[in-house]
Amino acid sequence: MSEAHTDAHADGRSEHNLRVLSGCSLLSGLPEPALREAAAMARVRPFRANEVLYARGEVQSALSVVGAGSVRISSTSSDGREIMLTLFEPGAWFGDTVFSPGMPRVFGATAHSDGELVEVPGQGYRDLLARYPEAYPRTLDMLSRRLWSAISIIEDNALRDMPGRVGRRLLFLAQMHEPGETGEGPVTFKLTREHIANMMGMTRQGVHRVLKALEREGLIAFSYGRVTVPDREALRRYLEERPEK
Amino acid sequence: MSEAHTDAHADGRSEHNLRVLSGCSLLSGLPEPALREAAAMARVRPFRANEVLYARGEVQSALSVVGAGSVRISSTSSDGREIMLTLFEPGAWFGDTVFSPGMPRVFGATAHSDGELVEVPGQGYRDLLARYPEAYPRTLDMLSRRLWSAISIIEDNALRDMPGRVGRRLLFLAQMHEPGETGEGPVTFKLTREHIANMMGMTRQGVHRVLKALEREGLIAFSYGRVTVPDREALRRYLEERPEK
DNA sequence: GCCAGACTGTCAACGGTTTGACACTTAGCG
DNA sequence: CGCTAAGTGTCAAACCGTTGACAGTCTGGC
Repeated sequence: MSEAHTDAHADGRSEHNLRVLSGCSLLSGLPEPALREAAAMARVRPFRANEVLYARGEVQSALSVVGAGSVRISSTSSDGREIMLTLFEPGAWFGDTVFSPGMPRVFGATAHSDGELVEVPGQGYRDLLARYPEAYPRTLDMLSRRLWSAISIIEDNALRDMPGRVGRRLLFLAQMHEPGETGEGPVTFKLTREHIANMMGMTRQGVHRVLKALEREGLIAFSYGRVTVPDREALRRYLEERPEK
Repeated sequence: MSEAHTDAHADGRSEHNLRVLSGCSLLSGLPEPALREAAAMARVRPFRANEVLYARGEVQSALSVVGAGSVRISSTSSDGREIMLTLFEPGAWFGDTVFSPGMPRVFGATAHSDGELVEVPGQGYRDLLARYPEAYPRTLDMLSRRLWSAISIIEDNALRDMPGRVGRRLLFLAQMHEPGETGEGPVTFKLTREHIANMMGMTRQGVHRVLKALEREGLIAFSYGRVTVPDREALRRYLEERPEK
């Protein structure tokens, strides 16, 4: 049923791609027919947890949309430490270089769980945009918002202490997790202390102490390999009130 | 000669705008006639050092290009501390919200010296792009590169110690300073220890110690209100060799 | 249902950064 | 030309996060 390598199933595959692609905020500015074209040229790439999807330095470009599972975007330092930048869930898009053709990939992508990518070839995507220029404004908007997010993390690093930074980053991930939702309801991340440590530039032990402190305030809960934000709004309010470093 | 408020001088003013705008990497993708249109609708806004150009929260949008002088982009924390994000020199562009119309400004802009801005109205700029869609790819490329820069700063924060972060940030500013150049020759920034401290989330005293250490290695020089990188390549090489935290 | 490996909690010692305080230097303005 | 405000160098004490080490816990796969 899911093994679609024969032409007979091409339509079903394309239908599946279309579903995934239209759930992606970057592409939802494209009109129906353009989305269909994108779906037709897209390829599904299933992955297993911890599989390396892209390595820094590759030159070939593609726009990747997470169809299922989650993906870590990371960068490996010269001494081998993997530093995690963010975690992408279904509907998120990545592929730094689709907009800067020829540039080698700056970040790596690793499967955080089993799942699949739907990938639109870079050149194909760029051609599509050129033929449907009405999609450009939304594309610029999305890129611009992502830039704003990144800068806001830099800001946090500069003016918040560790609990503040960790809290804000969790909040940020929660926001990406369900961008459409109003922000109600608990969110759980499958992140180990070490993942968080690598994301924040801290140590496993440091993260433990910080999480413990936030737990004491009733703002988060955590267990083996998991961190939960029960009430995003409460966490947001708490962090608002302690911006000092 | 420079007082151009009469219609007789409108051409000269437009000519001046054109010169500034065509020196801006974001706009250089636009064809000649489009640039002329942009120049015609642009307004010159002279500023004095420390004047507030834009405050966080304003909704009106414009694309600002630095024509002369320099501009600090910053964000003020709720307890009043101004945290500096970056420093823009002539040719640089900013105005977070041109690509996300209706969104209030996320960052503030303050004059770092005397100078002037050339400002293209947001709606006018967006209309122009729509009429010259061939400029979109370069626009996306520029935004994408700026996003990459921001992420690379986040990366530095996570895996470098204070000397590493400060060095890298200076290098980054130097790169923006003369993006066209090969990177040869010394660069001097008019930044106080306190500016740098606010940029890095450190204290004035901490910055002093770090600068002193870098100076001992012969990588930078500094005096009253100034920091100089005599040899960017040497600094880059040095930082490459000590990525550890 | 069990076991290996991944993940975790905790501790003391260490080190780098901030805090707070004070005297000194510089640039720029009248 | 001098005065003032802004910027600077320096120090000790307190603080906070890291380092390094070890024992305990959880989980997924056979």
